[in-house]
Amino acid sequence: MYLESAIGGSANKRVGNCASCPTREQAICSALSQDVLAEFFQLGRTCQLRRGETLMWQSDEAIIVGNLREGLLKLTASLDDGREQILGLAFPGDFVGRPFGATAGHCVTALTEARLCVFRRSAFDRFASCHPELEHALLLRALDELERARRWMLLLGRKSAGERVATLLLEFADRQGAREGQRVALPLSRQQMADLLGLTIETVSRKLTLFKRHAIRLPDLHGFVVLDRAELRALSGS
Amino acid sequence: MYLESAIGGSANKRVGNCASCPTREQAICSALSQDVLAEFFQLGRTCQLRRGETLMWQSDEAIIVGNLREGLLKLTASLDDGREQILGLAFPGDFVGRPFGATAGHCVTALTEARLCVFRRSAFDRFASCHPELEHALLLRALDELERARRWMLLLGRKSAGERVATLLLEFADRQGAREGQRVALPLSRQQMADLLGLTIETVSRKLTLFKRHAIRLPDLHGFVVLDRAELRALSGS
DNA sequence: CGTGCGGTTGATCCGAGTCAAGCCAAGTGG
DNA sequence: CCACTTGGCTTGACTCGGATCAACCGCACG
Repeated sequence: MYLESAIGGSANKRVGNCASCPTREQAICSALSQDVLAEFFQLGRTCQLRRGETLMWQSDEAIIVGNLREGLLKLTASLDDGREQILGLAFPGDFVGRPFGATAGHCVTALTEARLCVFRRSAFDRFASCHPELEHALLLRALDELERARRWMLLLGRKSAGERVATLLLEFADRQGAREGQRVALPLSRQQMADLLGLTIETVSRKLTLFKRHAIRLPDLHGFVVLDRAELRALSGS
Repeated sequence: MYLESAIGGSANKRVGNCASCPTREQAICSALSQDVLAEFFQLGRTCQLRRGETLMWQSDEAIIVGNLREGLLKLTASLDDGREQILGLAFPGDFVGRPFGATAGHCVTALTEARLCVFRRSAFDRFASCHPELEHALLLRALDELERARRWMLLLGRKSAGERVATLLLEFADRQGAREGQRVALPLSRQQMADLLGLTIETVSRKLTLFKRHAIRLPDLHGFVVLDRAELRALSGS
């Protein structure tokens, strides 16, 4: 099974420190003292994923937990007949997996080359249980994720196709702190956008070309420019 | 503003102990020692809500946190034009509000008479921060809620109306551990079911009458009987 | 030079929303 | 006691947004 190879496989250099942690991981790092931090990362091994590789499956026992260091992951759930919904994205610094639980209930798959630091769940749980600073940091993240997921529920349950697409564009623009006129990277295929928004690829495409009139420009696939933020905000249904 | 009256109002008996805690609250209670528990509940005041009363609003500062002791609450988010989505329900023992955060991002409203124990957020945060057992318990709950929310995202994003309704019925049947033939209480109006499922009231009604053929019986509003669990499961799209 | 893949566009279909009427049970007031 | 209202629910007719099916475009790559 893949998970084991992920832990025991060839990419098993130990992670020494945290000097290169990007954005959100900083929170974890700064919450822990240097020694504890070193001890923590001693528990894990780095693991490389190629674009499209899956770290864990929906119905797997949750035997590993990971901290993403580079790349982009998607968390997905699917119905038997193949319909798929993206539940969230993981950016560098995010944790994936299900600490203190039997199953994760979702797949984790790499959207780009990715490097992460994986932990056996048993070891992770034990370590976390006796390091309250770490648990505190995990709690903050979990609460954040929960809020994000709930905001998305409003989108999936009540927004129209156009509003969904506009919301997604705004979210990426905001996350990258882009001003009007600047190009925003959109590291998702149309299919992935559709899976995130609960739509089909055709609908996403149509709405994008519709918005091309005023609100945005599409210089290339995988990038866009906000021309009229106010309009885009209006289109997003707040 | 209502929140203040909720804290300082007339229903301000202190909660002495936890002997009567139902189900899930037990987890919190058993995680804390007797003294700590007593100290914890000293921080809060009981607060009564009538059916339909709102404890906090979507855009409120998150100044209180509460632990539900009796009744049923809904967490909701709305769009400007009134479209509403129920993000989750809170049962006795559940926490509501947003510890360690600026805003909750959702409303909390009573669906029935409800009694809860509310805390000023600042006090709650401070107390939690120096009681790791409590934070651990909160973490477990947050992770649970997150998983529940994500499972619901699959429903909202990808399931058909019939599948949604069937899923909801099964969820209630399971939660109440009801066997085939037993009546299951459904403490939601059709409108609330619709808000939970991202549908309209008419569609919910139609699907229910459709299922009345084989899978279920509807002895009254606010209750149903599962006649054919296998069929209902099939209808739910797994 | 074909071949495949991701994306766009068009035509058509269908599921769920909308609008409107009607039903039933629980008040309410004369 | 009965006439009337009210609110939650159901049902029907119709509409429309987004899914589906299919053709096509452009580009990378063998």
